[in-house]
Amino acid sequence: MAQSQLRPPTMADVARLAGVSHQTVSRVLGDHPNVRDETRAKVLHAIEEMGYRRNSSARALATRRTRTLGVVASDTTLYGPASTLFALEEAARAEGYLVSTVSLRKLTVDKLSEALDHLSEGGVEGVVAIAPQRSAVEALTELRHPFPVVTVGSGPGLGIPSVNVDQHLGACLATGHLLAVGHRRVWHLAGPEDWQEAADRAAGWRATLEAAGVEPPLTLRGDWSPLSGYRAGQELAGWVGRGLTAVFVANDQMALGVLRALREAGVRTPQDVAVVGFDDIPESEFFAPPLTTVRQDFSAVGKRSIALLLDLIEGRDPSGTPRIAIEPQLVVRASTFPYTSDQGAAPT
Amino acid sequence: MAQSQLRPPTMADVARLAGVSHQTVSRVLGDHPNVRDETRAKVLHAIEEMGYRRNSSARALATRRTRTLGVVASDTTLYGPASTLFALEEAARAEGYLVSTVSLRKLTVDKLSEALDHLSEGGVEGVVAIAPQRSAVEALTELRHPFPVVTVGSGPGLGIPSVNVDQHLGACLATGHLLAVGHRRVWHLAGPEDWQEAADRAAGWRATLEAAGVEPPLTLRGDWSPLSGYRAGQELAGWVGRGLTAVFVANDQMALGVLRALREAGVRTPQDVAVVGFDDIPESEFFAPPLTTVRQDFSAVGKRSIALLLDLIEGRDPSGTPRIAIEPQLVVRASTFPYTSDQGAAPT
DNA sequence: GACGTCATTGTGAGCGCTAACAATTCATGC
DNA sequence: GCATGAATTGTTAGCGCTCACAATGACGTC
Repeated sequence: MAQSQLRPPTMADVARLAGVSHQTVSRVLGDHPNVRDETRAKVLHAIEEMGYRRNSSARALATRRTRTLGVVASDTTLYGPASTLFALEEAARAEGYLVSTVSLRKLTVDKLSEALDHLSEGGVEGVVAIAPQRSAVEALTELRHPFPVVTVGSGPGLGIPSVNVDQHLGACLATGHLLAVGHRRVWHLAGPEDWQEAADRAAGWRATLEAAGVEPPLTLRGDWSPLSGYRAGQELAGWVGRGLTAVFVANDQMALGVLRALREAGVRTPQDVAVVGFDDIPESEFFAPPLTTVRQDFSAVGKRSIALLLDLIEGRDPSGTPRIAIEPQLVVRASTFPYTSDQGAAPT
Repeated sequence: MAQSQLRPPTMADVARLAGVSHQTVSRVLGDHPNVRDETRAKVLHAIEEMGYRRNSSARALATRRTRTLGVVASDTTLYGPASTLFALEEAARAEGYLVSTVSLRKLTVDKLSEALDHLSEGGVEGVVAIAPQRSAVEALTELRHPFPVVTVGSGPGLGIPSVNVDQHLGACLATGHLLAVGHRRVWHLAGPEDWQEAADRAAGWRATLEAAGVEPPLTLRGDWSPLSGYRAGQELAGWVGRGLTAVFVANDQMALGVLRALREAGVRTPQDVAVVGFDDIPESEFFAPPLTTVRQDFSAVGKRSIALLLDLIEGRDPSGTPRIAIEPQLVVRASTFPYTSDQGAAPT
């Protein structure tokens, strides 16, 4: 029970105490079938008594498996990346893997390269890159690394295995919904130019309008922040009465800014202008008014990404470049319906 | 340049190619001083040519250092934990350590214990536990683990090294501010009972009122979510006109719900009721109205935590149980001032 | 020219574990 | 009683690296 702190016990120590060979201890720990119950009990007892824990470095050296995966992420305080990160870790742990993370303030080629080096030094067997910015990810094709890499959120267009929520479809759902509830035209506040997801959402919006025979109005652009949404909202307010009745905003945080700007300009939502966001952050339901938006299944993204990465590590499925798409889901709330008498009712 | 994928090159392979011993390669990699420049160049060239990378497991085995730290966190999609996580990883990486994370959906004693086991299997040298719930953290004192642990956000009251933002002080700043701008009494919407930070904020609020000779009104309680804030806000609205003019809400997300409930009840903020939050999430500035709140320096928390943990790992400073407090900062916005004519101006 | 000193390089022994194989035990059938 | 084979256990040799120490060579000193 008590244990000298000088040096942690080794397998040999346990073996000596249990009166067996170190290999038998290894077998017990590895759940090997051919160990007599009596022997197993003796060993387990000795392990317990000494507080023995297997040395992971020695194990990794002998097996050539570290059972560690790496994740590179940026903007981890945003809801999307944070949710993805969480889902990845949970999925990896379920498979018995440890996850080492590198969080970048800003995703650039240099930083991404450094991050991969750092993870490589740490001996990861594979990496998931949450890399929504195009410029950085394109470099992934060039960068040398001794392990497979899966990208998340960088779109299916690159020569790298990837997992993505179908942003194009999400934008279609949002835009189509606005058309369906009676709007003639839908405006769009897009995300940063460099983000693949922003581009895909804009493309989906445009395609939906064109399919409906409507010419897309000019596109505004923000940087995902509420502030940029607020500024765009002020500009949008100027178009009210000149054909603007509905806006599809590329994320919920910008939608928050738009809502505030419209409110301050005396424009009512949804009576005068309907607004749809993207992401379904937990706060969306409590915006004024509660926001119609598009929900992404991050848990599915995490599971599929880890499964794909493990396939690549194990050398399974070497055919082509796998690309996985996850379907998003429209969540309808008050920002796209006229207010009725239940305006003051408790939120759902 | 080209490299057989069969087996990564070893130090011995590099040594052979460079015409030196493996030990010289090790010296070059370790920046040992006594290596001739010419030799160093030869070795570096060979390393480059073979695409050699040092095997971290073998290194860890020989040095008995994995250079990996663990972090246990929960609620990582919330702004506070996400920011802390980010700061920890950044600080650890600056010290040359890899960070392995375990994100829990809910922090219980069992899950915490499993998380520590998982990290232990991964060979971490120490762990930072972002553990704001009291019940779980108390168990940390009991749990056996072969490495030092530092807690963040669990308050200074436990027999474990800890780093905390001074929640009591933050609550004093918030409450004192409301008193200073003329409110006679301040109400409080507290966080979950089990959270140490919620308790500390409530205590700071209470102490400030008592120091001002005011009897604290009844305390409401929420669960950090906007929804719980909304419900509490509906209750608070009923007290308007009966002495309620100011509320200190224990976090920004609940404050968002309160603001909505008040608005829907026809109560104006801040003219009728002033509201202060806690956290300064990026959205607070865009609430209706922009929210006065208390900002926490997560970057400092991260740096101090890692520094403390490394001290413990290195066996420095074995005196007592270190406790580090970080000062928070009040951020004053429109939710605690009467609206003026600049109500429609662009936010700062 | 013998010797000490320093800088530079090489050698051997682990670090603690697993994998492959060898050895032992034990039950079974003839 | 003994061969046969399966179940169980032990032995040996690495995995790729760092550490401690030994060896080598260049240089200056007396």
